[in-house]
Amino acid sequence: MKKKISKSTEERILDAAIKIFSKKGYSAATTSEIAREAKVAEGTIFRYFPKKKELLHGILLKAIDIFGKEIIIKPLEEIIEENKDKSLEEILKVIIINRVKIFEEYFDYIKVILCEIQFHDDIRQLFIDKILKKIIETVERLVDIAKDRGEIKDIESMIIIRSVIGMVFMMLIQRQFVPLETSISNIEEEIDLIIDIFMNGIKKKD
Amino acid sequence: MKKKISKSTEERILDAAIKIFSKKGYSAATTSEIAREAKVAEGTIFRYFPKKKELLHGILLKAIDIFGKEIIIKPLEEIIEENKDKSLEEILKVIIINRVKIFEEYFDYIKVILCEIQFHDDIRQLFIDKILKKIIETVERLVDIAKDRGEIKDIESMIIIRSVIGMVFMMLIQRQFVPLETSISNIEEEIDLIIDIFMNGIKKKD
Amino acid sequence: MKKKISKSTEERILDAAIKIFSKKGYSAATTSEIAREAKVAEGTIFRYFPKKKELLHGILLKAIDIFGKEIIIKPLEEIIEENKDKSLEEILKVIIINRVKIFEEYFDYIKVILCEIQFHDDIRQLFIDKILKKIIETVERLVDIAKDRGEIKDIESMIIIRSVIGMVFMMLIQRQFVPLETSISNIEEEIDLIIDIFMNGIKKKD
Amino acid sequence: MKKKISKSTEERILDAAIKIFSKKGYSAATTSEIAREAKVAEGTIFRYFPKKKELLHGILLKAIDIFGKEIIIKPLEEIIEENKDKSLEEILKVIIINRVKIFEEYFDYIKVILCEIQFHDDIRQLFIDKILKKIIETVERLVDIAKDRGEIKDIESMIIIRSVIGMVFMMLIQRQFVPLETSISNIEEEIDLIIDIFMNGIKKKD
DNA sequence: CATGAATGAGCCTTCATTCAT
DNA sequence: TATGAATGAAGGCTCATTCAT
Repeated sequence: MKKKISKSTEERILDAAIKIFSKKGYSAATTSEIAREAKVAEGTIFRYFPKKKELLHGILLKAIDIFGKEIIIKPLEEIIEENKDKSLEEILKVIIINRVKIFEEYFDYIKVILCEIQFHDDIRQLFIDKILKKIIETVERLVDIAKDRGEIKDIESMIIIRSVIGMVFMMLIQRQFVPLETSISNIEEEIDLIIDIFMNGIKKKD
Repeated sequence: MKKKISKSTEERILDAAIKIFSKKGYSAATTSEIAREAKVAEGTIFRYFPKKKELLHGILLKAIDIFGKEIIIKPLEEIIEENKDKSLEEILKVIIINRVKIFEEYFDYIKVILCEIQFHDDIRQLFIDKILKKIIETVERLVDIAKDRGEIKDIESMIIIRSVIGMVFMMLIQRQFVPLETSISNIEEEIDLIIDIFMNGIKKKD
Repeated sequence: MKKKISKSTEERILDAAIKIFSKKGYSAATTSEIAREAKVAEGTIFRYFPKKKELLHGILLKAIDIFGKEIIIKPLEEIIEENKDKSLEEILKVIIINRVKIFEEYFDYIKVILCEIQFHDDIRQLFIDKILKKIIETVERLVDIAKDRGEIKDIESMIIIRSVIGMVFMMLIQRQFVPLETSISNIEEEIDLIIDIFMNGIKKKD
Repeated sequence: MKKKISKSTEERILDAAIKIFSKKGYSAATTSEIAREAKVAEGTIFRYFPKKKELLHGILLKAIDIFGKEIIIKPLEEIIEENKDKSLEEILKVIIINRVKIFEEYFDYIKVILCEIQFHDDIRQLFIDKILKKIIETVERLVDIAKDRGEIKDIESMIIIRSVIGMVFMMLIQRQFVPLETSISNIEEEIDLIIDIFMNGIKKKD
C-alpha cells in the first residue's frame, strides 16, 4: 500500500529540471526558471545541486534508476519467463509494447540524455555503462534464447539488436515529432508490421 | 581542374559555427569561440549573421542545399537508372553506401540539426519541409518502383522507409558514439547484413 | 525626529543614474559607471531595472512624484491661502522663490528629462500628461484668481503663464550654464526685477 | 548670381548628421545611419570628419556661421537702421518675427546644440563665445538705443534681454513640442501679446 | 577620392553562484 | 533549512574607426 507522500524538495527540483531541460536544452535552461517551476527559491536548488551540471547528473541517475532497475532487468526476465511457450513474434510484441509505453512516459529524460551525451563526456560514459550496456546485455540474452530455440538465423547479435531498436526508435521519433498521416491507426498495428518486417523481411516469397 | 579558391569569410564563419555547435551545442557555443575558430574578429560574424540564431539558420540552409539539391534528388534517380537491371538488394546497397558516406561527411550538420529542431520551432519546420519531406518523397518513389516490380510485399510505404532508415541510422549512431567491438570488420559487411535482415527477416526458414 | 535610514539599493541606483545621466546624457552614460557610482555590482542594476531605459522611466516617475505631489499641488494652494491679503507681486515672489529652490535642487532631473523627451515618445507623453499639464493647470488657477481680483489684464492665460515661466526659466538657465557677471548679486533681487518687468512692463511712463 | 551647385559631399554629410542627431541625439546616432542618410559610404564620413565628435563641431561651426554672420549682426543693424522712426514695439516685433523664422528654420541645429553643450565643454565654450555672446552684445546695443531714446526703464540690460528671450523661447518651445490649443490663431498675434506684456506689464492700470 | 569589409573595444544584459538573514 | 538579494564573469551585439582596394 504505497502512500503518496508529497514530493520532497529534491524531487520537485529534479522534476522541474527535466521539464525545463527537455523544453529548452540544458544550456539554454536557467536555474531561475527551474526554481520557478519547482516552486522553490533559486538558492534552494544549490543546496541540493551545488552546480547546475549536477542537475544533469541527477537526471541521469534517476534515469539509470528507472530504466535500469525497474524496467529493464526485472520485467524483461519476467516477460520471457511468463511467455516461454509463446512464439518469438508474440514475445517481441509484448516487449516492444511495454518498452514503447516506458519510452513515451519518460520521453523527456530520453530527449535530454540523448542530446547531452554529445557534449558531456562524463554523462556519456555513465549512460553507456549504466544504461546502454545493460539494455544490450539484456536484449542479447533474449536474442540468445531465440537462437538457442533455433528460431532465428545466426547473425551477429549486435546487428540484430540494433536493427530492431532502430526500427522501433524511428517509429517513436516519428510519432513524437512528425505526426505524418498514416493509414495505420494505432500503434499496436504499427508494431505488428515492424515485427513482421523484422522477422520475415520485406521480400515477397514466391 | 577546379582551383580551390580561398573560402569566403561567410563560409569560414559557417564552417566554424558548425564545428563549435556540434562540439558544444548551440546554446553553449559562444560567438567568440566561433570567431576564433574562423579566424575573424567577433564583430565580423555579426556582419554576416546579425543574430547568433542566424548561424543556425545558415547551417540549416546549407544542409538543405547539400542534402536537397546535391544528394537526394539527382543521385538517387541516377542510381536507380544506372542499376535498372540489378536486384533490389544490390540497388539498396549502392544507395545505402552512398548515403552513409554523405551522412558521415556531414555528421556535424546532422547532429546539430537533430538536436536543435527540438528547441526551435522555425528550424524544425524548415527541416521537416525542406529535408525530411524530400527524403521521404524520394525514398517513397524507390519503394513504389520495387512494389511495381512485384518484388516486395504490400506494406505501408512509410513503415518500410522508416524501418530501413532506422536500421541504418542506428548503425551509424553506434559507429559514431559507441564503437563497441563487433566481429564485423567493415561497414560494407554490416550493410549487407542489414539489407539481408530487412529483405529476408531474421526468421530461419525450414 | 526623522531617522535617516540608509538608502535602499533601488534608491542608490536611481540617484546614481540621475547623476550620471545629467553629466553624460542618457545614451552616453553606461550602466557600469552607474553601478560604480551606486556602489553596487552591475548586475544588481538589472534586478531593479531590467532594461537601461527603465532607469529613465524610474527617474521620470520619481520626478512626477516630487514635482507633482509634493511641490506643485499642495504648497501652491497653501501659499495662496496663506498670502490672501498680500499683493499679487508679493505672492508671485513667494511662489517663484519656492519654485526656484526646487528647480535648483532637482536641476539634474530637469536637465535629463528635458533632453530626453526629445528622443523618447513614451517619456515625452508621460512628462506632458503627468508634469506639464499639472503645472499649467495649477498656474492657471493662480492666474484666474488674479483675474478675478481684477488685478491683471484680460490676456489669454496660457500666454501669461508661458511668459512668466520663460522669464524665470531663462534666469535659471543662465545661472546654471553661463554665470555671466551681473551687477545683481543675489537671486532675490533678480526675481524682484523679473516680477517688476512682468507686472509693469519695461516702458517708462511719463 | 548664386549658382545652385549640387551639394558637396561634406555638406551632404553634415546635413545628414544634423538630421540624425536631432532625431536621436548625438550619442545614440550612429555614423552608419548618417552615412546612409547622406548616401555615402561609411568610410567617406571619416575622410571629412576623422572622429565622430568632429561632426558635432562641424555642426556648431555651421551654426556659428548661420547665426553669427548671416543673421545676427548684419540684419539686426539693418532692421534698426531701417526702422529708426518706428516705435520700440514695432521694431521689436519686426525683430522677433524675423528671429522666430530663423529659429524654426534651424530648429534642428538649436536642439542639438542646446542638448550637447551640457555634455561637451569644448562645444559649450564655443557656443558661448561665438553665438551667445554675439547675440547678447547685439541685443544689448538694441536695448541701449532704446534706453538712450529714453523709452525704457533703467533696468540691468541682461535682465531685460533674458526676459524677452525667455518669453519668446517658451512660445517657440510650446509650439514645437506641445501644440496646446490656444484661442490665438497665428503667431503674429502671439508675438503682439508677448510684446505687450513685455512693454507694459500685466497689471491693470487704474 | 570613395568604398565597404574587417576590426575589437566596450556596451547592455544574463545567469550560475554565494551568503547573510 | 530555505530564502532571495547581491554578485561579477562572461555572453551577444554594436559601432566608431581603419585600410586595402
